[in-house]
Amino acid sequence: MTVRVRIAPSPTGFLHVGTARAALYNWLFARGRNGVFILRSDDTDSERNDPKYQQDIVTSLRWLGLDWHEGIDVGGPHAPYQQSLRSDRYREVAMDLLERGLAYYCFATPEQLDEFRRQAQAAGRTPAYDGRFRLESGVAAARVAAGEPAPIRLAVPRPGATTFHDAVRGEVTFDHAQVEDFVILRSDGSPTYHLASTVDDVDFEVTHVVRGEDILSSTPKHIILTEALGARPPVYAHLALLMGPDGKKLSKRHGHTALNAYRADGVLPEAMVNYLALLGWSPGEDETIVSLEEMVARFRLEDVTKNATIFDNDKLEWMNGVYIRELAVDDFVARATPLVEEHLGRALAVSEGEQLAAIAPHVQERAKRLTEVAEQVAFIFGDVEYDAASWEKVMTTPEAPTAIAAARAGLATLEDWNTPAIEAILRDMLEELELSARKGFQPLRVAVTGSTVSPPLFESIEVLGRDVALARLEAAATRLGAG
RNA sequence: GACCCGUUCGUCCAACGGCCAGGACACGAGGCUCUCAUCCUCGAGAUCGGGGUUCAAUUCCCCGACGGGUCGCCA
Repeated sequence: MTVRVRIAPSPTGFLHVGTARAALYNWLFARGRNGVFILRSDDTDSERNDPKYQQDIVTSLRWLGLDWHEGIDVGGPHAPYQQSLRSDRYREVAMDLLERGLAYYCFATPEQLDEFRRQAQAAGRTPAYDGRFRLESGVAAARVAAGEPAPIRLAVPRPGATTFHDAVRGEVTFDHAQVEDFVILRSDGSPTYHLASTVDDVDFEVTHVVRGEDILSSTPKHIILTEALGARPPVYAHLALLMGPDGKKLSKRHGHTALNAYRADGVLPEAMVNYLALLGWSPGEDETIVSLEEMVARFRLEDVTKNATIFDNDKLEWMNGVYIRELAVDDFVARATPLVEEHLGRALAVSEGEQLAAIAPHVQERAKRLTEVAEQVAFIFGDVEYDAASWEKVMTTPEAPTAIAAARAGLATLEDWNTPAIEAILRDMLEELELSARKGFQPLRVAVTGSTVSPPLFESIEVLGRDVALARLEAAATRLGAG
């Protein structure tokens, strides 16, 4: 049987990294088994849905490099893949369940329900509504006929229990005393998540449901419903949730939760995928940098960790740096250019593009995020901005004025303006002045780049060009003289 | 409170009854070096507690503690 998996986010917010990870695991699982990956939109909450979120889900998933065989934007044999467009189907199922006596109109008042839950809680029981206020079907039918609105609840078999084998957790059992007679159709006729999601999984022939652990306790509901529909339940796999550094559920206060925020921060999709994959799963050996092909080949649900995992930004950054360094230089330039232009607030001229390409290899090995590139090369494309601390640290030394003056004089005589020549003449200068590289070069670095931290000095000087480089040395000399 | 899930270095993963419990990030020290990075070497750092089972438990079982999740006409 063909493996069919799905990811079914609700468009009520930007794609969460946890959802992205679940999507990745589903994708890897399908890929490795020649299966089908489906993107569905569980948009049954008309209050909170927003088209912009649905768009973000699609673009974020594609940015990660994931693709799907069937889904909201690509169609497929079971289209539409959007729950808001399938209301009739859910209503039909609800009515069928009603007719077969497996579900019922509920006329319990909110007060009754509250009171029941309060008492259950007080008595040390789980406050799961057990259907005790259910009306005799004739009575209920009459009230409905009279136009009284009421939700439909599923009649959970009592007593009873549901046991299933979770692919990551093993056998899990829930006594039905813990499972309420849940609402499947709201009194306004709209389906709840439980109904819509289960019906879709059945209709779309989903074989494996890989989702967050937050839905583990709802799984018996879905199994009972599935069986009521006369279908065989899929294999379930519940992924542990992502936590913040403090061990609490990952949320905004820990940093970013939206995948698009990482993208905006200059994180490479390759790095994000690698990091997310290893956050709760391991290919077996002590490998850290793993290719997509390798992941596909090795991924198994049984190897997914059962513990909640903490999202570690430091490790993500480190890994991102590794991937940045692995990029071919022209690819690196292509990816960094938009961010540089954004930082500058303007497009780069052709000659500037060449300058960027020339310095690129040197900033490539210094960047952990693509956004850092813009900061590191800014000195090339605008006026120098002296970093106050840097100036204070190296320009107030006695050797600063001499070094700058000597460098100016030396560089001015240079025939060939290239890194080896620049380095040679500056090192000669060092020898003549009897200065250490540190003492002699740091003032030049600040003069030329504005900071004590920069790409390599000689390359920076070359890329800047003779005129600009000399002008900057002169400007620094003037400023020193004035001070 | 009830139920469910979980518990190996600070963090993420290995070890799925048997070599000094391994790797990565972070951290510390050193080396390379024109700064910062990269890179290299070294170091510190963990099996939650208690009972069992076994010749042998990180690994299997039970109890406890702790952490997480769920208890809606949200998903």
